[in-house]
Amino acid sequence: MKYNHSEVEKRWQKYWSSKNLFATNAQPKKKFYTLEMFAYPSGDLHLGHLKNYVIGDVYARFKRRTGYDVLHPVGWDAFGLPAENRAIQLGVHPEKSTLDNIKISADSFKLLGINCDWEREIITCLPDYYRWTQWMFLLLYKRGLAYRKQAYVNWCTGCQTVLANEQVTEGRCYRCDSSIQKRKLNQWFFKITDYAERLFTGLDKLDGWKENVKTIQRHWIGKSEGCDILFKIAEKDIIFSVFTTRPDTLYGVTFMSLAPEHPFIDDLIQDADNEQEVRTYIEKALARSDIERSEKEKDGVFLGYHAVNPATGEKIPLFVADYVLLEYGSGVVMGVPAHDQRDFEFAKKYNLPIRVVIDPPDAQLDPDTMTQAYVDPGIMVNSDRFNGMNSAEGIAAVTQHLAKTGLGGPSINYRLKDWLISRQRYWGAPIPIIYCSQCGSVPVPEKDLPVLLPQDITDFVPKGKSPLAAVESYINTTCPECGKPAKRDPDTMDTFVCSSWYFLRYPDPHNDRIFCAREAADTWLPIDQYIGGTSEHATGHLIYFRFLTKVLYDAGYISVDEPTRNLFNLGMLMKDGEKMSSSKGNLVPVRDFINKHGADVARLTILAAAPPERESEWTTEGVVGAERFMDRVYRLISENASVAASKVPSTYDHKQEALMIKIHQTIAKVTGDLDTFKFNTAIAALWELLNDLYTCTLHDEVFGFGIYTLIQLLSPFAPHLADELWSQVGGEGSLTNRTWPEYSDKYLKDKITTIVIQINGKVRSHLHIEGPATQQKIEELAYQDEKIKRHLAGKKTVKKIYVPEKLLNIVVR
RNA sequence: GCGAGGAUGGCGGAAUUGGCAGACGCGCUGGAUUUAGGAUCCAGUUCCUUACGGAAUGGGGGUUCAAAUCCCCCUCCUCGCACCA
Repeated sequence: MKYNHSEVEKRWQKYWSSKNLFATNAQPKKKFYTLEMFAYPSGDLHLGHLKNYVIGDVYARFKRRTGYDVLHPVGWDAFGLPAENRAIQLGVHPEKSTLDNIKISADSFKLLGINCDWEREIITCLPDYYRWTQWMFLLLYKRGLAYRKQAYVNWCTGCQTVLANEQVTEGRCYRCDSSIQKRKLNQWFFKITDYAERLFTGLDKLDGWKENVKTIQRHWIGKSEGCDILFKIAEKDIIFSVFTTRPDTLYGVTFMSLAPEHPFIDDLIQDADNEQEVRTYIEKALARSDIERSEKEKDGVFLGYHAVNPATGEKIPLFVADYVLLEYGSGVVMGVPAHDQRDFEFAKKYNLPIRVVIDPPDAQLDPDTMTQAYVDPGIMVNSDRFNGMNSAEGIAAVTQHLAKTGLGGPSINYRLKDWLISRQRYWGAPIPIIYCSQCGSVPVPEKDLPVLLPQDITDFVPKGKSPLAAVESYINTTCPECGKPAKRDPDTMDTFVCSSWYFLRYPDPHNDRIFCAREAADTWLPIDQYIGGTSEHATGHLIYFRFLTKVLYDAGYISVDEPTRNLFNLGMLMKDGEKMSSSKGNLVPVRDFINKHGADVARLTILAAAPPERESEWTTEGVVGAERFMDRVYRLISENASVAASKVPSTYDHKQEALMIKIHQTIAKVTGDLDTFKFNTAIAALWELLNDLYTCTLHDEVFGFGIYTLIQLLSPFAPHLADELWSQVGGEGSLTNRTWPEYSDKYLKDKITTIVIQINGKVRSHLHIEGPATQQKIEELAYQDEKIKRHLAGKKTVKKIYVPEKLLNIVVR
């Protein structure tokens, strides 16, 4: 009898949905909220997209069967550039193409047998969802965490929109790889920097996150402890604050550099002799992309002014230099050529003095012969009263001295920047702000939410301005405060805003009074297990959703200040050595594959290939293995359906003891592996049990119990096959909500213990012992062993190491 | 440059606290069954060696009775950050 996967899988999927088996219990006794990272509706999905959800499905099914009331929802991150670009390509409205795609994508989920509570499905591009995204914006606005400012921002030349810092990698757009330019624009930001410290220290609590993800986040937040120092301009009444981590080098400062974007420059150069030269330099710097700027030789232009070194009273020249970043510290750098490599190069180029103020512990530096900066800590010299201190002491002492004299003091800086959320695109949640010539920026009142995206628009093509700006009926409105004509903000929000709070909607997805009722939030939060790829999200989504959670916690809407303690990282699914993607043409379409081989085969192939956290390769060899496993299980069980027995046999033939033990060991192994996401070794254990059942000739109750157990253990991995076999052996309904099998400790230990006999650490023989044995007894047996005798001939025993029930090592000379 | 992770048979990958390296699968070899098989079942399969035995977890050193596992140095691969003052 051949297993007919399409008939069986369709039948069970229909059964599951007709019985509503994956519905969430709204009053859980023992809640478990498990969630895979938000899905992007790309239409006909390929298996690379779905690895995430297969892993999550296995885990959710296991949790269901081990006594939890599981919340396992699904939804769609439906706004955003890819969806909009596709719509433009097809010449249809993005809402239509997105909703069509969601249908197709959801079908792929269902075809794979993924268990989700579809009642709680959310779609971010629909008004009943983005209304709350806008509400989040207003909440942040009210709390002073959303603000608009004129700033130099990342502009993607391809997408024709601005991007957040997190969306730029190596100076390029994370989506289209176009190079990024700086543009000075008036844009909305979320003040995530207010939370930098809490986002940083909060990582320590996340013990269920892998250390490497936390390290990436720490690095991204970039907490840096140092000192602010005030420098006065000699010729003008202007004071700069400068951040440094090395106040111990203060006496070595011989010049200062300002970022080209620095707002003070305009004032300084007005009517200066070299105004034109400076302006040209700044223009050139702004025109360069970030990478170009970072790769070119360090240069700058003297501004014609001097600063005063607060330590020495010395006048030092002031430059504008494009290696200085406006966004870090105060956009001004004190140049210490002797002890900073960049400053060294700069000083060499412009013949600025190099003053050694830190000597290595065991040597003296000579500024005339130095070929590079000495950047390590050392002993302070040429530093007046601080001479002789080491760097650590010096840093503290100088900082303290500056604080005492009012010239500076301790300071902490973060690399993290505020989150730029405006996008000059149509397909996003509109920013709920109205500009009135009388009242200024006015938030849309909550009662007027959602601000709906206009439907009567035909031209979505980005042109550097939001397409919404051209929609008169949308952009023109009245001021909520004074009632006079006013204009809406034409931009939409970054889709990362939608996905930074979606997990808060699932506990109460249909509520139209609040994003989530307090009671539902308290019932389900936090996420007990979050699952997803992390390399692409470690510095984006995974920081944003922590930020939003903390804001909502502070505002009193939820009781948790971290979204999840447990994050499981996934490795990507590859094919032919590359990431599965349509552009590479190496994908396995879900529908085609399932038609041919079935959902369970697809699942098993993914699961058995490698541990889920590791990158894994999809191969036809893997498919062959999965398929053979399915067929073998099906054949064995359908041919022996009548002997399956659910009870642990109380008496049985002595010959069957080994099988009895194997069955219990398999339950223990698979249960433990499911708990720790080691699905590949769990499947290996099922293979072992299957092989033992095949070679077992006596089809008694133990064998029957083995068959029963195999079906049970199979159910999270291959749920269709398991339910089908369950009904064949006379089981009722689906295994979905049945209690998970238990093992007994007394059957976990093998009857016969193998003891390794080593001589000088090399394995020379084995003893097979039944029952307990003393060291003395083992030694006795070992010395009688022929092989051991041979190796011991003419040698003297020096030492014996015995590890109970494992090994005896005889050291000889 | 800095940070993180990784390297185990022909291949994917297994190996609690250091204690039989190579579970399980793929492939391959042999056998059984079959009109036939790219189906199925059974057995074998790290390498060298006729055997005894020896070698082996990227390379080199060390600790230990014993190292894939711990320590030091090096090579290569993947990922993240990259003028952060």
